Amino acid sequence: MYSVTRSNDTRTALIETTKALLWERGYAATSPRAILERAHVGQGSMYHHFSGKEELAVAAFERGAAGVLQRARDVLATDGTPLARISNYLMLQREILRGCPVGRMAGDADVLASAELAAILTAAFGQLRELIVSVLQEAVDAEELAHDADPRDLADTVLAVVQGGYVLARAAGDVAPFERAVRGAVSLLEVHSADGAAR
Amino acid sequence: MYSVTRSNDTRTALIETTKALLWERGYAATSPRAILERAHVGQGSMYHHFSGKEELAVAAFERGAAGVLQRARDVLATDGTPLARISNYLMLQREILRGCPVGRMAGDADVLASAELAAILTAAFGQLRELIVSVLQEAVDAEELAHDADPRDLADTVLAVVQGGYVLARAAGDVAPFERAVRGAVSLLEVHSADGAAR
DNA sequence: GTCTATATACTGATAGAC
DNA sequence: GTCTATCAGTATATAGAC
Repeated sequence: MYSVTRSNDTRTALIETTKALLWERGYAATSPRAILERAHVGQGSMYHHFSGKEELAVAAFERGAAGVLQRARDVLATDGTPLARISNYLMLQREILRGCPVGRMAGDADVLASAELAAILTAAFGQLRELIVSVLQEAVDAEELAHDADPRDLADTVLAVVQGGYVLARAAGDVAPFERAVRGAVSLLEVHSADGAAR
Repeated sequence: MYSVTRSNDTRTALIETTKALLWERGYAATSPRAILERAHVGQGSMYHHFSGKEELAVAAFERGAAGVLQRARDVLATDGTPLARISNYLMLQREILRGCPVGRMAGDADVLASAELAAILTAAFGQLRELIVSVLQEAVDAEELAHDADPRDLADTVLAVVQGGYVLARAAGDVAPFERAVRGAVSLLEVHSADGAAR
């Protein structure tokens, strides 16, 4: 049983190291060699635990996406009015200049070319969307948003502001564009809110 | 003079081919070999006209960014109310699943590591931002937006919705998320607009 | 289960003939 | 100005010892 324990440690080290490198460099630009060197593991171990780079990346990306989703669930499930929870999600503390561990994968052609990696990516945003749609629907039901507001449209607007904010911040080498984009979105939702009550 | 003419043709072919590959694959994943094969040019020609991959990419990215900016200027300078022009920009016909030729570069670590490529990227979004801030300021002056709306914040919100829309669409393998995000943003600006007049 | 050695193809760049 | 030949280095994967 010692071998099993040791195996799990090596396996976990490979996955965690790959998760970090996927975030830093993306999939195509992350080489098995870079993973092995950072994890202090020999070549053979990786090919013992995984069939190759893709299978390892799948395991790592699954963990990364699960972490992002958990963080979103936590902030969207706290107390406060529905719209306040959306604002909290938008203003969530993020490592902006590092980019989104999930969203960054959408720019990598090799990710979209891998059925498994693309499926994780699609599913992650699908679940994020569902969470946000649900909170926005609550906002409409509570008359925090106008009755004709479309929660499905607005959910993608919210997600896009965050994902686009990352892009603008990295392009500028500065978090300011992200912060402005989010502040602008929150102000639009708040006006919408004030208006919603009036109608 | 024949040699000069021929040189310009080869040079242009290299730049245009690189521009296409940067859009398709990004910078890191575009190899000199791929450029040369698609442009039907030998190895030596590239190193005659350019010092290497980076210098060629700079020339190609400059052209690509100029094209995107020109397109934005065209739609933002048409007639119509300021807010209508912003809506037109948001709803502009785009090759959504291909991604934004400018924005996609922000996800490429090698682009940010190149001083020249990063400068083009930063400048392109800086100029887009100026264009949009200016139209949003017109909207405030014309009382199409509330007097306390911040054109600088909202400009980044608009840019982020577009850039994030690309990310969501590629992640879903479907243009629908882009279209929902834009529709949501337009609806928020319109409500803001209706409200602006009332205040 | 882990390691080192090796294989094959590709990367970005240079050399030098024409 | 353009070409082919070549280089040292890396990417992904396999072989086989321990």
